[in-house]
Amino acid sequence: MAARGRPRAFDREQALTRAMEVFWAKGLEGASMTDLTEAMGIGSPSLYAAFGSKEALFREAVALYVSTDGSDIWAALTNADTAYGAVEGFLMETARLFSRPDKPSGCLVVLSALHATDGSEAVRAELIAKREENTGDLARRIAQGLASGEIAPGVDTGMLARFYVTVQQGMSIQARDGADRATLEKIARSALAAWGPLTTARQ
Amino acid sequence: MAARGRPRAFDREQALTRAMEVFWAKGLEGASMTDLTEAMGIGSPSLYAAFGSKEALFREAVALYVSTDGSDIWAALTNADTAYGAVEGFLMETARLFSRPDKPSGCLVVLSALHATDGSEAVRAELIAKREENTGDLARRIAQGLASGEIAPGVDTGMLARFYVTVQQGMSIQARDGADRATLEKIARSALAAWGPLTTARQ
DNA sequence: ATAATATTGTGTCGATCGGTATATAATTCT
DNA sequence: AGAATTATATACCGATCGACACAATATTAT
Repeated sequence: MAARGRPRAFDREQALTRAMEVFWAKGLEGASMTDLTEAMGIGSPSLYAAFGSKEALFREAVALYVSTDGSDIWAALTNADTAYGAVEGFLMETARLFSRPDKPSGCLVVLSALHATDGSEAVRAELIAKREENTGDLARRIAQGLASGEIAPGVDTGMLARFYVTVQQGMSIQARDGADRATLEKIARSALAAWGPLTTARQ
Repeated sequence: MAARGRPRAFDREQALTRAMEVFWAKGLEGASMTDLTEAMGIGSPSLYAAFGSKEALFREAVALYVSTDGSDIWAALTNADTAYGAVEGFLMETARLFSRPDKPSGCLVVLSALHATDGSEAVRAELIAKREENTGDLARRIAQGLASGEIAPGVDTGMLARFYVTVQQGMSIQARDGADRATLEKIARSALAAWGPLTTARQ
């Protein structure tokens, strides 16, 4: 059963991808409707008919980012054999993805709605929740390392996860400032140097 | 010789401080003229007469921040006896200043102009340069530790500085997300745990 | 064919953006 | 006292903001 009425003249998924890149590069408030419609190649009525509003479009853009680029970063948590390997893979994948020349640098979830302004409070809260969710995922993976004996008893796995997430968030800033992949990888290696001291004895 | 003409009815320094706090909390583009004039308690003609433009006001706000709050953070570099002490003081002061309940959380220099948009490109470049300048200051202090024998030969002091600056920039995000002083201090301690491995052997 | 449904392009809405013109008020210089 | 100078308050500028009305167009259902 095909859709009734005049068919959509643009590819919704492709237009959403373009919108995601605009939000990624300019942020939620920095991306104007003109920026979006020009990048998506459609008129504003088509945007509103297909996505509802600028804020709803942003939510879909975030969901797309999380399920694609974001997914690559956090996939390392399930692919590695050890907790250390999970953190290492997570940071190395971050270094790679934050410095691709064909995409905006840094992380959309971290950079696109940092400030508390008038109408964007709900969206900002959702992004904060997403960041906390990621921290929780990393903490659970690290806790497995504590259960398996890889990490010494008494180590605060939640704080350990928060530390590495903090480094990754700093890497978003560094990437925005122009840091290349090699530099980001060196930052990641520096953070990984703390793994031994942080996991062998109670802090 | 007193100033001719009608005297200014507001305290310029005090108004600038209010403007700094608005930019700090909302960012350069997120802070509207209405936000600024209301916080400063003046009309827009007074603002333009005293500061020239919104962008010029922002530059003065950044300069004020750097010479006050920012100065407290980087003073640790000259106050400490060792390179380690300098980094420790720098991060601990960061944890304290990023979490004061009476001020916006995180760092104005890091958070207030992250995205590359239309007219703010010049200001953004200046903030990036300021961040690099800070990284250079830290690198020079760490290099003294290498010269004094505190740090093993062959260690890349520039990368070491960049790593700790990255952690501090991540702490700006964490502070914005609601992390309290104790949490920020634990993050700082985690980063300091890497000092031994990073300074005792060539990386 | 005709009705019903849905998208598109054009034009524009009220609100807000950063920034000023103008007139009045308050001070110093002569 | 009067002229010159500077700041303030009110009102408003054109441009842009996110969002939408409307009519024309293109499709499916009957």
